[in-house]
Amino acid sequence: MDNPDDWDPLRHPGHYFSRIARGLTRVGDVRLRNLGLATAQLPVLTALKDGGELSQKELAKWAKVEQPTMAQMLSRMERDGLVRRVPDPEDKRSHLISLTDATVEKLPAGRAILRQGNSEMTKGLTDDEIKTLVSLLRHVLENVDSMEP
Amino acid sequence: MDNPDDWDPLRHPGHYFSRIARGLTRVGDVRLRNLGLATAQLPVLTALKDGGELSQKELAKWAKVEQPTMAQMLSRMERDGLVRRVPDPEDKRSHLISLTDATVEKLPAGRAILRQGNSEMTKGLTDDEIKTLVSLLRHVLENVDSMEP
DNA sequence: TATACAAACATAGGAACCTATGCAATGGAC
DNA sequence: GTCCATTGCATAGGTTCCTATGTTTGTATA
Repeated sequence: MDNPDDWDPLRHPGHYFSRIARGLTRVGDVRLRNLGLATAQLPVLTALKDGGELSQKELAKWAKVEQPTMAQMLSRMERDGLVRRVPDPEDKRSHLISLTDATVEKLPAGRAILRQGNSEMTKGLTDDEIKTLVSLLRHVLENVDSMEP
Repeated sequence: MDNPDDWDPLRHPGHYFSRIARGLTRVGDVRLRNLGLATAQLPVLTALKDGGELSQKELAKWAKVEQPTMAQMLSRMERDGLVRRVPDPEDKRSHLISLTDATVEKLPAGRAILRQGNSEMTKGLTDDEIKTLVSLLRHVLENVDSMEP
């Protein structure tokens, strides 16, 4: 009930997740900065990479962030010329978001940076270990998503 | 070189880490809120739980965050009565930070919440799988920490 | 049709992270 | 002892996340 190990961060997977995520974001953001991109924008780029037009709501759902978070990010991306927002002809409350041509041109370079980071992150792990890791991560994510506050 | 899977978030462990970390933070913060604690404060609580007094610099290093991040968090924690800062008699630039009695009294309840979250997070995994996961996470963290921007 | 509910977005406010930079105390070189 | 680089913090500015709440448009119901 009061095991001292409870407070040992090394026994808390949560601590690892937080530190790995922060580290990846920090390194990724620096590497993407020259391109004018950021790691938090990757889900948006992914969703729109083939010329698609999605609403803010759809993008928030895809990226698994709350609506105000996506609203702010799209504002910044629009300010920086990364995306375009045109009124949705079928719903005056909504806008359709798409990538600008300049952004599409940046995608290949972004791809290379991502691939590089991905391989550095799993350096020293066998293909089987990586598969195991992804499978365990998937399981944990499912548990986390089903956790009630 | 331009494999479309490069943009598939399901193939990017980084995406899992980010989503798991965010999910754990969100749920953990809600559950700790009644106690007046937050997940980001856990490393500080851990470091000082036995009555220790550490400097801001030492706490930042322990929590693996930058110095300004720790400065801000300690300000909030002091504002909320969680920690105390007394001048370091041996270095007038520095203060020694310690937990208040009120905070120490909250620790057992915090422990219970942590243990509960930890078990929910790994629900459905065997002890061996959890051990494997932690070992892989440790490996990835090491890689991430050694990544150059 | 009028009213009420729901949906899409905007805005406010705050926490936690970062980099860049400034300031004051310290401590070593001379 | 004086000078100067280093160290410990503080502050500024910005991004990404959250919750809570308001506004406008769309939809369905009485």
